[in-house]
Amino acid sequence: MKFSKYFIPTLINSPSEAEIISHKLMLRAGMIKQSSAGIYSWLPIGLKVLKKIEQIVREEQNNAGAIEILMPTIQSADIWIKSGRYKEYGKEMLRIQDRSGREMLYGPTNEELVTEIFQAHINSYKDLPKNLYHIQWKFRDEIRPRFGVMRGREFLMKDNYSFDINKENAVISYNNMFKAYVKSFLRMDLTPISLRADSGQIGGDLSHEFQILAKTGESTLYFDKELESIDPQNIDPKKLQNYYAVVDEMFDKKNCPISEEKLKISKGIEVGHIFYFGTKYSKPLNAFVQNQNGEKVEVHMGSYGIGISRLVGAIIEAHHDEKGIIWPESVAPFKLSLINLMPENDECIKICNSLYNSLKSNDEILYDDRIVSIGKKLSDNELIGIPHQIIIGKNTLKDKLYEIKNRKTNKIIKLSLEETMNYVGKIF
RNA sequence: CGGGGAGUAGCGCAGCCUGGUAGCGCACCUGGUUUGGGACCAGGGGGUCGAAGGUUCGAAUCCUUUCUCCCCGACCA
Repeated sequence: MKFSKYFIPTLINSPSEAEIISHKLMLRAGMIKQSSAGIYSWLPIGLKVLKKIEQIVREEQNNAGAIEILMPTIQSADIWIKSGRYKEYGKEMLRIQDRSGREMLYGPTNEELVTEIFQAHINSYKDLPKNLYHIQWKFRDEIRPRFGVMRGREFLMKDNYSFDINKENAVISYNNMFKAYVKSFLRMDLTPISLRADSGQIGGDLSHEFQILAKTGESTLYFDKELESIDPQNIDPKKLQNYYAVVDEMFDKKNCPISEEKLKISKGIEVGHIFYFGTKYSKPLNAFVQNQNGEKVEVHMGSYGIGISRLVGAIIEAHHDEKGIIWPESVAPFKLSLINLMPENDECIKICNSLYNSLKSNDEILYDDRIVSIGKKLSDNELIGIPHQIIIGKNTLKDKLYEIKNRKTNKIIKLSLEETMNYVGKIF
């Protein structure tokens, strides 16, 4: 993609609406535009990152055997009245009426809808277990939206719902998702810490929340150091669940079960939450199956959420420096940027064009061909945070070597054309 | 919802106290000079001063109402 033809409206000053670092950087890097409190438009590179996160989550859901569907954003109030949550949910739920005065709502979550789908089509224990997920926009009319996309009112969430014949099997589904969650976050270069949690409004008796470590996180976590070094090849949910990990309100120095050397204190941001809640929704919404004896039994359910749009902010909180964002490769809007420092020099143009033409087919390269000052160009690229940069300028004209800079380490290496192509091949 | 703050050009801000018809930096446009760290010179365009009402000869400025946004708290992916 040629920068000059694209749309990345970077800013020097961050708008006064932003307070925290990820919000400021997202505005400055031209990723989002606020529409109203807690509601955002996603501009091109913001959208690209959002889609990449979504895709990682999707792949790990599919790997874990979950099946993708898509439920609507607008729901009828009926099923919420049935489940009893229409009253319970309060002002957080955005309630609307259609033209004939029917009560509708913008879905804050989907337990009722998915249960309805399930009960309409699944009747036998032979069809279990089932695990359905979707990635859809939700709306919760938060008392106070804040922190940019980290706590928006409209937000993109992956939520899924497991259905099992009994509690024992439901716990297997639960642990299976637990594992998928850890894997998903590790793929985004995040350090997930799983904590036993309250199940809150969703209800139920088994629940974990997933926080990722970030210096600027909202909550303070106390946990066993070993949680920081999970081997992605070898994730054992039960083992991970046994490590000590609590939020600060729960921490009690006297009764802490692990030694001080093992204990680590760090800030975290919640990005996922999983629940087992048994028959809480299957009962009122008639989600039964017949078991082997021909008896009707209520299915045992779990639900699992990941805040996709929140993760965009959370990843920035975990990966940035004073110059801007440092994207992990797996979610970067582009993996490589080709920076022409002399965009009006024929020879430089020739070198860049030839490199760009041989690489542009994969959509992971941003070619900064803009005619702007060198300082502006370099600082914009740092702000946007693309992990690898090839910098072409007068040095290249002199020695025919290509400078490759790593955004994270700031290290620059000089390579021949052949070595450069080799290097780039490995990135893609 | 309780407490605090802010709305003046695309962004960041000054002007308001003490009323006289709007200014600065960046960005933008034109021309020129520059070219390895957010360039320089010259010229230029852009504002219902959040909205409504009131006071006044005259309101960005004073008064009233209202809308929006931000921060702290309870809530949450």
